[in-house]
Amino acid sequence: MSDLAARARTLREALARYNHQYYVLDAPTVPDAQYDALFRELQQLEAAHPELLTPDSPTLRVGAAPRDGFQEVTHRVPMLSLNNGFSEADIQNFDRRVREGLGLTEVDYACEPKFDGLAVSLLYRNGVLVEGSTRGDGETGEDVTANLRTIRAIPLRLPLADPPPVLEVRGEVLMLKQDFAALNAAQAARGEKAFVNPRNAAAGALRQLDPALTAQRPLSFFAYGVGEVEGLDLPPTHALLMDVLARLHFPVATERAVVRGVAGLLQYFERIGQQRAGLCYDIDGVVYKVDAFRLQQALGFVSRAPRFAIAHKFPAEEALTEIVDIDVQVGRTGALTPVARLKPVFVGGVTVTNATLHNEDEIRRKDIRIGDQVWVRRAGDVIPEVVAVVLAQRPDNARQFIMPMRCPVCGSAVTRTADEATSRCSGGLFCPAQRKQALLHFAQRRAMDIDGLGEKLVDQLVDGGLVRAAPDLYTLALEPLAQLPRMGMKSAQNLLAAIAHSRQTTLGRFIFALGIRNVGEATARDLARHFGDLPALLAATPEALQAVPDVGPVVAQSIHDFLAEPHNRDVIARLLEQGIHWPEVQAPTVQARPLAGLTLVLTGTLPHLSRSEAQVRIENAGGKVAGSVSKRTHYVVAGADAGSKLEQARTLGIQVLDEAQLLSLLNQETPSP
DNA sequence: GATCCTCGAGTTCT
DNA sequence: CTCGAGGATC
Repeated sequence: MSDLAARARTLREALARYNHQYYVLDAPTVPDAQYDALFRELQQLEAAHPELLTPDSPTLRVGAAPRDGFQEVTHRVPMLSLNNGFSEADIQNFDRRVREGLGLTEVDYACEPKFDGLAVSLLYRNGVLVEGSTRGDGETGEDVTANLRTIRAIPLRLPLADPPPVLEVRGEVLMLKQDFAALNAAQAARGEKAFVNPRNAAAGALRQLDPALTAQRPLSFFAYGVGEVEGLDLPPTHALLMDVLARLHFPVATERAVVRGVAGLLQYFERIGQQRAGLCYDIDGVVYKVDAFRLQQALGFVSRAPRFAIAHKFPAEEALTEIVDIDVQVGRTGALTPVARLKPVFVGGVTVTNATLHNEDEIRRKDIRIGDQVWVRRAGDVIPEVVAVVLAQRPDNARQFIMPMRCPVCGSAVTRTADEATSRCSGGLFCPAQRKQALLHFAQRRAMDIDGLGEKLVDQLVDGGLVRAAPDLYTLALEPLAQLPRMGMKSAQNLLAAIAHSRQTTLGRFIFALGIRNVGEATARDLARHFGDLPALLAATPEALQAVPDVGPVVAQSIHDFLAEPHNRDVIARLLEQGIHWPEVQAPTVQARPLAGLTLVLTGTLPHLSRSEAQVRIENAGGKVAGSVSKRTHYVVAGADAGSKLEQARTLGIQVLDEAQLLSLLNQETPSP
């Protein structure tokens, strides 16, 4: 190694050390000026000798070159969400389910504050931070590595002589209250707009395309767990894992604790609630996790959330405001939804002006009238909700809401069946509102994924008579499009490119995009998998449809009715004429589906297949992958370090397979008994 | 017939 | 995110 390389390395190590002392331990050991001098020396060295620049260099913290957009990142271990509890009863139920699931009388829980920030994943390969991503939908997020590198509290290199090949650390990016206040003061001094709350400020900073801008925002990070790990023995409990992360120089919440039983949980909640206002960051509750990883594994998951953890949320903030009016919105299926127009009110970190009232019955039940003073909160801290009316303050001229007899958009009759709470516009696709919603549904990301075709544009296209139904999108010409208001040549070209791009799709997305009542993303995929191609679906009788998993009489009838409608047939035919296509789905013959009707449970780490690969293969073979072992499980597939699921399989006398046996099962020609 | 779980649909704001 | 309904299971 040359002298220069050695010097660069010394500088990097010293800066990393000072950084950790300053930003994580809050105990600087050198004056700022000295830090700055070392930093500049390293910057100059790297500028003169670019080959000395490493991915863990602190100079990257001031921001790399701006980018065009963010790459997608697939999380190899999904980033799950937590179930929420609001009441003592919720927490008691949680504890009861945990105890029953484990067969224990008392359980130890690791508790920590629930940060109100953004979940991110940090991937360290051989001890160096190589990739950082947002949580996204839990399966895939965005690559924000350059932005995360600017956060001083995040180590760029693990302080280990012999780092593990892979360590994925998960945690929350947030802005400390004091930093937020200072940032807003600075914004105000410059005459710029203030941020609404620390969470939004942090979210905005993380999504900057120019990392140099992110670097100017004072972001912090706290770790709360790990994802993928290779070559590192994890301690047996969550609390000990947090200690390990702290030793690796990650900031972790100091308010964490291990408590016993539900009484301990409730005491902890009480204590943190009292400390809340004095904490240096915003929190929206606390998180409880079963402390022992062995027990966590035994409990497993229900759909997208772990059974071994719960978020105990503080009650949502409520605010008083006035119902100025009640409007009616028309949805894709013609559902008429009353929406309260509110006098703008700041609640739960944002200004709320609208709140859904769901349906007539709901309005009657809460006795909401136009002109009333009402309490408003953000349900689950997101969607505004009218909680209650202040009857004592009802003005004399308060008006009751009456569901219109005719659709406010198209004038068709409004109907309501006895068994449904919703009123519907009977206009069908004659109603512009329904046509617009159908188009938005068609274009949405999980359907045909036409980028840029949003509400405003759909309004213009439909109102301007350019588009009546989805097939018209594919015959749009550039000139008339470019003449729309607020639409230039460039945007028009982009839109046409996005539309053209959507021609290549999958059968499942296409079926979902059609907008058949009661057929969402999952059912559309099931239909695609079951029938394999479109003609088979078009020809299916209601009985044949019910053979598809999760399709019963109601859904089957919806599909049949939709496909029997000549207009819908015409739309499908025209879309195909416009060149919409998809790769052929594997023929769903009995031979190709050796696991049809079987339920398997995966446990432990398989030698070659990842868990998700194994799942995809099993599902492609017609099998189901369940989260926990029951007497309905046909096989348990066990790999290395298999946990209690394996034990349970043995107790219940369920056949256990290894990876090789699974593969031979997948390859066999006929269904297994 | 009761209960659990999953999916669909509608919704807000930035 | 939440609600409600449809489907599956016990």
